Amino acid sequence: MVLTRRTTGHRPTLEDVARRSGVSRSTVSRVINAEPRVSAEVVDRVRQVIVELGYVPNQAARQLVTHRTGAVAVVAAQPENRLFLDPFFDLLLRGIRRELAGHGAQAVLLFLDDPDDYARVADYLGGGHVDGALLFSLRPGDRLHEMVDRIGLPAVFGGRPLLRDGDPERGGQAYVDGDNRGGARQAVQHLVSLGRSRIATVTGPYDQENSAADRLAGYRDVLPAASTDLIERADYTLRGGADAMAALLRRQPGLDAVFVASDLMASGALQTLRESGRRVPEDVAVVGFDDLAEIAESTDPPLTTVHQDVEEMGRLMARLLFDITQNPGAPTRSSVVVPTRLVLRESA
Amino acid sequence: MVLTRRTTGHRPTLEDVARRSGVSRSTVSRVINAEPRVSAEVVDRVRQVIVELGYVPNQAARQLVTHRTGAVAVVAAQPENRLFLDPFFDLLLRGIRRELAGHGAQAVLLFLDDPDDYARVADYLGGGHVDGALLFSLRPGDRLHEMVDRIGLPAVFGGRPLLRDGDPERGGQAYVDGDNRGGARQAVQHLVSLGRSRIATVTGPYDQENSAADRLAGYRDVLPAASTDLIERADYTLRGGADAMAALLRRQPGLDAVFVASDLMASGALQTLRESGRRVPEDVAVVGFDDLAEIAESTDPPLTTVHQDVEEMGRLMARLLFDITQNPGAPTRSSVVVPTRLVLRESA
DNA sequence: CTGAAAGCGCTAACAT
DNA sequence: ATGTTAGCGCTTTCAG
Repeated sequence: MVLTRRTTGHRPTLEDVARRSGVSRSTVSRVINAEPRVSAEVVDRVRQVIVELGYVPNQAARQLVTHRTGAVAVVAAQPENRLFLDPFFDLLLRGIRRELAGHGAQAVLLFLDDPDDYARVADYLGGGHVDGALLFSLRPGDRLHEMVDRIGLPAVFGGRPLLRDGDPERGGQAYVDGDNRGGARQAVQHLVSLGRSRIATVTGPYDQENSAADRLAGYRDVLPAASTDLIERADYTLRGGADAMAALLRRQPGLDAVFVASDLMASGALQTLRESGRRVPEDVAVVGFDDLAEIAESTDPPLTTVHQDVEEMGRLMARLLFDITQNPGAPTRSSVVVPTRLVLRESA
Repeated sequence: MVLTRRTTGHRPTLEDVARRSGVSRSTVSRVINAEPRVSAEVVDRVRQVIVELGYVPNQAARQLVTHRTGAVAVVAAQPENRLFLDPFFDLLLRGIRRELAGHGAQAVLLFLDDPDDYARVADYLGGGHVDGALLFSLRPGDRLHEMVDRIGLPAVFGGRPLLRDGDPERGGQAYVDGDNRGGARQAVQHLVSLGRSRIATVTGPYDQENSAADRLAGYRDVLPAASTDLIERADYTLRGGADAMAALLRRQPGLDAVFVASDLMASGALQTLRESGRRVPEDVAVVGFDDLAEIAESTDPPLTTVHQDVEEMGRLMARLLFDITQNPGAPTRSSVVVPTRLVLRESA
């Protein structure tokens, strides 16, 4: 067996390239970094030697002096094993990767799973492996916030951080979020405009997630006098949506519309409504939230829902991060809220 | 607004810690690296100063001399946007992360999406950001193989690389794979032992993926004389499985068993069988492959299928990588094949 | 058990 | 347009 280990001996350095091309290290460095004032002739010669030697710049050495890495961390606190199977996250990530790639930066994903992971990730983030971080913390008061704060790494959060009593105000922390409250308002207003009068809502875990809290707030904006009988909390799962719908029906058999705070839950709610013999939208109009194609287009009937441009949110996070790293002094334009729009299908 | 920028001024260095503790840089370095011969007293003092100053070692500087980063890349060529939603990959990744974490290494994920990504990822991998890489290339003859070969980075592949005509033999490339062929054999033998005589198979895209080719080979091992009428190729999707089953039924209405090369496809096949009025397993016995809990446990009837310990495969990949990095000279124990076992439920 | 000195591979003024 | 000179922040002999 032929061993074609390239690792043999020592990897060529700038010095080697310089010697072999008959120029100085600085010149080679200039060629590598595509600096303008180098004669075309020299550029060619050096380039050729680089190929001959299979030279690859040592990033550690470069980082040490430039303080730049060309990499951006995307950190996801991943409770249980969810999230990774989440189409929302998939889309968001695509947006992030695309925008980052446009800037020539490499996205590197880190997951926070076990409690022990926090220390290692903190070391990684603090160790200068990346120029900044895009963070998703799903738990309120997650250590993640405190962590990047302490490390002093430029960072942008996905989703407005949910503060709990006693948490310090995170003055400077930038985030990108969808317009959950405005979107919920659109949804409920649409139901009102349809002439519905007994409009219920299935909410997400509003004590745990801002998105859920904001969507409920949007409902209340439009229906400040709604009875608590019309509000049922669930957990953003299919099953939860189905059960919540059943509970609402029990309490308020006469309801004629429901705003369900996620498509997945709406899909469950639709099932319950069908089983209860109600027609959608004739008897009960249903509006969801998220507009995940996989779900909203294939429910029966197809779901009217609030659309968020998730890929764009990803891009924005990346863009915001670059803004921050590029002028570190400037007053942090910290929050970006991405508008939503109602997509009409057949459920309302 | 109070700006609590930690980034102010310069980050403390080893030098700063040394001065403030009244010892030399070397000593501080020893404390940080937990080297034995340092007096307990000094250790305490230095540790305290480290905390006071909020000192974090600069990894670039460290890497420059040690040639180690403590990070391992997990690279996934992600055709379309699949894979990210794949429970198989999710499990594999968990195994990888756990094993890596056990060695104190940080897993960083990189995705290959656009064609442009290859160059950037190659730079990243070659730039010394990581100590090694675990790679998943889903396309035959993917550039990924050639890439790591050239870079000379320790690497382990997930899944046996599929060589195409003209591809060079990848002598030294390590990989971890499930025992696709053996698993398929178990599945088909089980059907035979049930007394079934007209056993068909729905295969994966065997010209594109080794797993599919191997599973078909396993079927042929047991039934070398099977008519090609009993073999129908599909694409590992639900729809594909359903359609393939329909085609088989058309050609061989009397078949009494089918080995379907993935659970997802089997789920589709089950649907087709039901629609055709056949009972499972009475009329047609069905065996799947993968044993993905989400699918296999919730089909009707629950699926008898070939189980792979996917998380373990992930761990093995990581372990194999450490073997390689730890003695770079040794003859590469390059392949590990993880055994499978048949899980009996109700479909066969 | 601790310190002094050298150097990892690169970039960035500063000269020329 | 190119070369010279200093470091970047750390580890690692080698002395003591």
